[in-house]
Amino acid sequence: MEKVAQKLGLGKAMFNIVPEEKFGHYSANLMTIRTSSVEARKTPPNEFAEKFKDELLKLKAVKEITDKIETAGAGYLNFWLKPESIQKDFVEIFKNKDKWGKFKIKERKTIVIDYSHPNIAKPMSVAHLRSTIIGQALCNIFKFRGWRTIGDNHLGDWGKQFGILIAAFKQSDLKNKKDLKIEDLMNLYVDYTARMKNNSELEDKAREETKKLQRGDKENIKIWKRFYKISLDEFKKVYKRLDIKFDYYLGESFYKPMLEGIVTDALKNGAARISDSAAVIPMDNNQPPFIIRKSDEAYLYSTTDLAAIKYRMKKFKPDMVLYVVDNGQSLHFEQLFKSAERLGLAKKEKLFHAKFGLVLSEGLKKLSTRAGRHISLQEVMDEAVSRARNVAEKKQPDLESKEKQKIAETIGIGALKYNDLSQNRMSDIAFKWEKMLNLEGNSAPYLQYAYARLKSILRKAKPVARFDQKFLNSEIETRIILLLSEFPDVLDLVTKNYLPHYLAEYLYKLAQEANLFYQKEKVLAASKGEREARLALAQAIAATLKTGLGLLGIKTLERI
RNA sequence: GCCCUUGUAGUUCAACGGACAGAACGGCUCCCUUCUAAGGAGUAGAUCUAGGUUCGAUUCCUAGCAGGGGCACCA
Repeated sequence: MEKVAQKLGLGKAMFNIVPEEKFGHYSANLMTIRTSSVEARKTPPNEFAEKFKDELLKLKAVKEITDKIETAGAGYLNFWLKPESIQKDFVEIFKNKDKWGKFKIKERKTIVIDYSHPNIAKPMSVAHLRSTIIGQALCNIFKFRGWRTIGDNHLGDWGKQFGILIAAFKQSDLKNKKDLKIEDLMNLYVDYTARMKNNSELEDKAREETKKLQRGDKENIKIWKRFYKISLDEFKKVYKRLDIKFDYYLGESFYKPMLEGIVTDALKNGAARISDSAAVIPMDNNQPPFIIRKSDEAYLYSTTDLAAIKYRMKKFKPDMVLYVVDNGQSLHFEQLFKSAERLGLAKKEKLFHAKFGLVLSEGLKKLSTRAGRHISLQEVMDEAVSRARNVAEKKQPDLESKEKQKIAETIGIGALKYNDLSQNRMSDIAFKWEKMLNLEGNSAPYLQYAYARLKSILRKAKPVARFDQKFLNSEIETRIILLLSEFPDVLDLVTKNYLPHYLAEYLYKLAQEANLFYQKEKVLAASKGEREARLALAQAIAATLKTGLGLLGIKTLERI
C-alpha cells in the first residue's frame, strides 16, 4: 500500500483500514491519504480512488487477497477479500489461543502508572474507584503489549490532614478502643473539621500537631503508624476483592527525606524564589505560582510530587509516567510538569495526566469528604453483589447457594468495573445506583454471559484436534474472524491514547457477534467438518473474550 | 474576571477529519418442543447556537449560551 502511495506521489501516506459491517470486505479510507499529500489534493476524491485502485490491482500481493476492488462513497475503496485469505487469518488466530494479541517481542519500554492513591484514614469512596480501575486496566494492557509496567500507589499518607486527625484523636475517647476502624477515623476527621470552621483554636492545634509529626515527635509518629496500618489493611481488603495489584506502595511519607533537597535545589537553580516567605516556582500565562514550601516551613504535596518524579526517573528510568487522577487536578499537574522540566527532573513529554471526570452526587455536587458526603466503596460493592445475587436467584434457582454467591460476586464486581471502563468521558459522572450496577445490555454480565454460553457448547464436545477452516464461510463467521484479527490493533489504540474504553467497546461488539453466531449456526448438531471448524471458532472467540476481559480486570465464569 | 473541561435520541454513553452519527436502558411488536431468554429479531427517536477552515466537521478554529471543576500556602 505504502509503495503505491509513493508511486502516486503521496509521500508519507497514512492508511486506515477498517473492517466494514457488510459482508467480508474491507474499505480503505483514501481521504486520509489525500490530506497528507499536496499532489493528491488536486484530484477529487472519487477520481483519486479510481486511480489508486488501478495501481493496487497491478500488485501481486493485492491480487492474492482480494477478488474485487470497488470505489464507493467519498473516495473509499472496498476490497472484497477472498474467503481463503480470511480463513487463513483464522488459523493464525486459533493457534495463538489465549496469547492472541500478546506482543511477541519485548518493546523494553517502561511505564510508571500512578493510580488509586487513596488517603490514609479515609475509607475509599466511589471517587477512588475510577482511578483504581482505569489504572489497573492500563497496567494490564501495557504489560500484555510488552511493556515493563510499574504500578505505584502514591498513598496520601502525610500532610495537614494528620494534624487534624491527631488533634481530634487526642481529644477523643477512642484512644483506648481496641479495634479502631477506618470509619472511626473518618468520623473524627469530619467532626473536627466541622468544629474547626468556627474555632481558630482548634485550627492552631491541628497545625501544631502537623508540625510535631513532621519533626518526628514520638507520640505522633506512633499514632500515625497506627492509622496507617488500620487504613492499609482496609485498602488491601478492597484491592483483593477488586483484583488490584501494585508493584509499589510509595506514599507521600516515603519522599519526606527528599523534600528539603528539592526546595534547596530549586532555589539554587533559580527556578524557585521566595515570595511572602514561601518558596514558589513562578508560572507564566496567568497561572498562579507553584508553592513548594509554605511560609511556616512545611512542605506540600507539590513538593512530594516533584520528589516522586525525581525518584521515579532515577529508579525506573521510565519512558512514560502516567497519572490517573481526576481532572479537578488539571492545574496542579500542568504546574507540576512545567516545574519538573525547569528543575531538570524530567521532560514534559514523559509525564502525562490521564484525567477523568469527577464522580458527583446526583445533584451534580462534588463528593467531598470534608462535607461528609461520602459513598463508601465497600457499600457500593456489596450492593452490586447483592443485586447480582437477586438476579441469580431468579434466573438460576437450581444452582447451589455457594455457586450462586460466586456468580453474584464475579458479576457484581464485573458490572461495577465495566461501568467505569466502558466510558471515556472527561465530563463528570452523576452517581446513580441503577446506572452503576447495570446488569443488562451493554454491561459486564452481557460479556460474561456470551463467554459462558460458548464454554457451555465447548464443554459438550472434545477439544478440537483438527479442523478445516474452509467450513467457516458464512457471513457471521467471516465477520467474527475479521473482528478477531482486529484485537491487537484495538490494544494498540488503548496504549496510544490511554483509553481502556476502546477495549471494552470492542469486547462488547465481539460478544454481540458471538451471541449471533451460536444462534445462527448450530455447532454440536452440525455435520462433522462444520462442527469441528465451528468449535474452533467458538474456542477462539472464548479465548479472546477471556483475555480481553482479564485485561480489564473482569473475571469470566464457566457458567452463569 | 482568568484558566481547564463537557454539551449527541426521553435517559446513560459511542463514533482514529470521511460512506446512512452507533449502542444500551426506557416505549411499542415479536421469538423459549432445538448447544443457558442475564439472550435474539423488528420499530420510533439525537449532533447546544452562530460563524470559519476543508472536496467533506459530532470531531479542528473563533464567538456565544449552558453544566462541572480550578484559580498562593489542603490533598
